[in-house]
Amino acid sequence: MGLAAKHKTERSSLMNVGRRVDYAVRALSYLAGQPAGKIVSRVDIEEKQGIPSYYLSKIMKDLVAGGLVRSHIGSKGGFSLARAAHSITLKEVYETVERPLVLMECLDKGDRYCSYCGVCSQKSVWENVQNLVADYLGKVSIRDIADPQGLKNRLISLSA
Amino acid sequence: MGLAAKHKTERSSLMNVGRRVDYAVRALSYLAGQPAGKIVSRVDIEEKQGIPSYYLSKIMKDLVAGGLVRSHIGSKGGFSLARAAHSITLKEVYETVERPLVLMECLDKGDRYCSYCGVCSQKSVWENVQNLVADYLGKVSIRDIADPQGLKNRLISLSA
DNA sequence: ACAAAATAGACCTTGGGAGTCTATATTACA
DNA sequence: TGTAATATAGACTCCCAAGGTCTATTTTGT
Repeated sequence: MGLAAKHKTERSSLMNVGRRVDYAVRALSYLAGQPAGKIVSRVDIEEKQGIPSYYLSKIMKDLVAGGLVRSHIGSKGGFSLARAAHSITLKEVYETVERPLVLMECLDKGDRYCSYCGVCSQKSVWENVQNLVADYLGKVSIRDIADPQGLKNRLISLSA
Repeated sequence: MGLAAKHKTERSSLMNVGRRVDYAVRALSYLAGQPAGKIVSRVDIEEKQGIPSYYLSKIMKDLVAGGLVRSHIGSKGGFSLARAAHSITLKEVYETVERPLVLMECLDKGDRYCSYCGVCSQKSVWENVQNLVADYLGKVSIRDIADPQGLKNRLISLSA
């Protein structure tokens, strides 16, 4: 057990957006708020955005692999957006960091998943919900929620 | 280990609607398809709707407690809708059988859950998504997806 | 050379989702 | 009156994904 501040883990449940997405969005909003080309380290993001230390390493890896973020190894290294902030949608972030946005397995796998798929009366309902969500998230970009200062600083400014 | 057919359990994940809801909807659609006042046993529903045996006991308990379903104990007992099918919405079903429809804890608990709530730039996004979903599910009723025959029979008729 | 980074991946913990089964109370009906 | 068929209540298991922590290695700027 090291020195890092332990984070109380609150479990998420069905039909919930998980922490990975939350943290990914926080990281990206922070990057989106920086001057173009500015490189920010993982530790910096974690501190400014109140993310448990180390946790971002896994998330940033996904974001890099997904082409949303560029990484810079070595001293003075860190991360920067790989694309214009307005072109990165929350749907993309979600799917990069979590998985395809699917509300029920059957919507994805059809009757390979559930044999009643063809006669299911509720399938279209969840399909519609899924489309609503996907469409909306596809229209919100990281630029829309850019956060130059980071949550911590903004909280401080607020109480001043 | 008894004689009951074991069900392969597929795990559900974040932003997924769980089995409880699926099964609850199946049960209710079946009840909604019956002649008014008809009483149907748990076992019958499970069989007709392809639900793992016994599993409905827990779900029906919730539906009864929530006032969506009336139960009838004893021989020839079973379940029937407690209200008109058109008045039972999927939102209600979801919340009766699972929990309040909340996409992120902070939307419910505010800064008791996350201290950055007041300065969070993404909060409103999830709030909007949540409202979209809730509004839509609040407009779909069990009558809309009533299933008099049950999935199993409909599958059979189809292949005939 | 040295320090500061990302990268990769191991590792732990926990609780909830899913499923199964049993003991008890209740009721219809022969 | 007795018996079978029910719901009710709740115990119990299994398992894994979500969340979190840490370390060894590689890369690079100064």
